Amino acid sequence: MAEQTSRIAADAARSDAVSGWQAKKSASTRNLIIETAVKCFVELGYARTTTTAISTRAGLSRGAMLHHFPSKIDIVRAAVDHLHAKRLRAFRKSNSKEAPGRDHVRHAVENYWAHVQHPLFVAFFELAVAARTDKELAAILRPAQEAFEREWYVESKDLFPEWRGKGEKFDLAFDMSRYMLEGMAISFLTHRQTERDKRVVDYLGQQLKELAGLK
Amino acid sequence: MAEQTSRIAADAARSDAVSGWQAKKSASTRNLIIETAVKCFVELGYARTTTTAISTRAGLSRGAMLHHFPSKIDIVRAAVDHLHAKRLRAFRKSNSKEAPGRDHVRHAVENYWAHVQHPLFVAFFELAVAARTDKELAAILRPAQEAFEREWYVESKDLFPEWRGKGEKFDLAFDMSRYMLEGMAISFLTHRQTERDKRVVDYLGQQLKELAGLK
DNA sequence: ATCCGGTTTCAAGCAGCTTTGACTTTTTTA
DNA sequence: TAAAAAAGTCAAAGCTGCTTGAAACCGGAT
Repeated sequence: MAEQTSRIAADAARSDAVSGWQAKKSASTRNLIIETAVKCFVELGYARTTTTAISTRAGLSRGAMLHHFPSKIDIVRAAVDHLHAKRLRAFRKSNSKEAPGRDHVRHAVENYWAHVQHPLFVAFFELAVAARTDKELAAILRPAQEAFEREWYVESKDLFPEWRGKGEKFDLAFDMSRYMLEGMAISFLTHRQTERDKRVVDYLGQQLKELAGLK
Repeated sequence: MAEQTSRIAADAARSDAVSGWQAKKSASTRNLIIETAVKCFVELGYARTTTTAISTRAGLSRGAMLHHFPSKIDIVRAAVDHLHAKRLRAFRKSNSKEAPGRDHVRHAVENYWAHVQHPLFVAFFELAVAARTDKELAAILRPAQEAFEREWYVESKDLFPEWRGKGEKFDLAFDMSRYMLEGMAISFLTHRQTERDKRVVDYLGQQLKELAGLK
């Protein structure tokens, strides 16, 4: 964990402190590799994401890529950090765009519904599934995953003053929404979406409103 | 020990049709291979399930196994059929055990909740995720998946006379339950279950009751 | 300003390993 | 003895990580 944060800091320093030389290009290439890796997770799945596939799609030779990331696991580590940061940023951005007069709850549901259909979520999901049977990956992914969920939960709570003081009800609403939307999204990864499914999202919104009203 | 139980299951299957000692033994070995493959999907994930892993765990040589299934894809095909049949059988069995006086809806929720936590579901889930980025697997899995869902939906509908005549409400209840329970189960594959999560299942039960009452 | 030593970026190839599918040989059964 | 089942052997292909080598680039000295 401490190792993770220091790595994030190092990356940030590398891309921010453009002082002087061509570290700019290096940072840019690193970024290209990481984003290509994420794309591969989405398009090929975790298992089929080989170093060869990444380097080819990034337009680099394998040797060049392995100069920036000595081994495959280093790419995965970087990709996990990248995903974590990007998901969190997307979550905060969507919250900041909140219109004052609009329905808080509905807005949050639609946001998360949009998020779980986004490639960012698909990539994270691929990693999560692979991590179930891959201890090394799990050791990398779990901290990031837990950090995201912790921050997501805390910030969501702050976002809804109307739920304050009824922690248990909030937890219920939070968990229910999460599981339902995730379940739907995952189902749609293999499956086609139908007219019926839209009613489920609507119904979830109604239920949440009702829960908010309950003392 | 695991080998013993699979042999028992194989013995049950071999009583079907075939005559002749060799054919029986062959069928038994086929069954052993299929069930071992399913176990591998659960324990190793689809990607790491190699023919070597299956044959080793089944206690056979690779050559012997490839005598029964000429190639890997043949094993996968057989495993998918096996899973499909077994899931459907489990679903019907749990329904037949229904106590006449008890709460239908509650019972169904608990049944599906138990199902999605069962290795059978994990195996199918592994395949479904892999199929997203594996066309060949998808071509095998999709028909079985769709058949299961169709039969599951139809039989569930028959199971609840009290919902008859309000198809839309039934669909809503069905979809909501499904996505929520699946979402939770999938979440728990990586995640630990907490006290909070139990309340979600309870709440789902309540909501369904309320939906049943609505005209 | 120009050239040099050292560093960084990128390319290519090699050795080792795993997996797969085909082939050959041995054992078992009818 | 002939057919089926099981075991063992083999080459090809793919992936990983390492090493070698070239090209671009920096700082500094002449």
